[in-house]
Amino acid sequence: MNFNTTVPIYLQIMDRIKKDIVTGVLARGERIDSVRALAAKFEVNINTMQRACSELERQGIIFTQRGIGSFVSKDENVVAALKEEMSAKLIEGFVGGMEGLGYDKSEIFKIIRKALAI
Amino acid sequence: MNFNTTVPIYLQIMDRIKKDIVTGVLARGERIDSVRALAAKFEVNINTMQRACSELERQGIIFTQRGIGSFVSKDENVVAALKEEMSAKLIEGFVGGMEGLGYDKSEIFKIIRKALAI
DNA sequence: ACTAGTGTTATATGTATATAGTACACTAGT
DNA sequence: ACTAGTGTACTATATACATATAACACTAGT
Repeated sequence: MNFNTTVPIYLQIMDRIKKDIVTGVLARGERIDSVRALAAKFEVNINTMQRACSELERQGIIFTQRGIGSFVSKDENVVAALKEEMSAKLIEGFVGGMEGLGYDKSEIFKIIRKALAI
Repeated sequence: MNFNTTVPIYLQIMDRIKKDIVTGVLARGERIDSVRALAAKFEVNINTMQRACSELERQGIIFTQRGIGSFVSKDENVVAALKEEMSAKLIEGFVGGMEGLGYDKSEIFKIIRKALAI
């Protein structure tokens, strides 16, 4: 995985795992790879991976059982809320950013329509 | 100015100044506030502000004259390219992010239309 | 009991960022 | 010449992040 140098790696990994949960790559209640395996997969130190996991647990997105492993939350509301929250953040960042550049809503609409080729 | 804790302050200040240039708040060739004044305005250390400025100069967006001050580039192509680059980055981040959440182009279109209330 | 595989914690090191404080180099106005 | 206001550079300190390395705590299977 390619990491952006300006944002902490553990946050980028969290984002990636959240996406996998939202898109169903990781199903509700499913066991995720061990911290050590994930650290190897993302080519990252165990401590960094551990930080990403404990932060995901703190946010209620995964839960862990010592000696056993970590699992995606079984709560479907958590997954739905996660998707909603992440898309809302993307929309706000995009619209707010474009407005900050001086585009009004109708211009933004035209630009995004062109970009999507619809 | 409120700073995001996850991204370096000097980058956020650079972004703010770029936006001011793109939107014409800072005109081509116009003199910008001194490093010390900007540091006070953004409530940031002089060294941090200096870093933002020297980086902006490195990118050709402003130029400085020792003992006199810093000025927005006079090149209109620079400003136009800056706007293009910044909006392209926003679009790519938004569309890429939404696709990463599992939305296809037509869904993204519907969502953004609703968000823009058009 | 033992072992392998889990999560978890701790110490030490290096780098990037932000700060405080000081000093230097240059320019314009007096 | 002097002074005030520019940009610029340096040292030192503190914090966050990422790494290497080691150890501890718990669980399941043998």
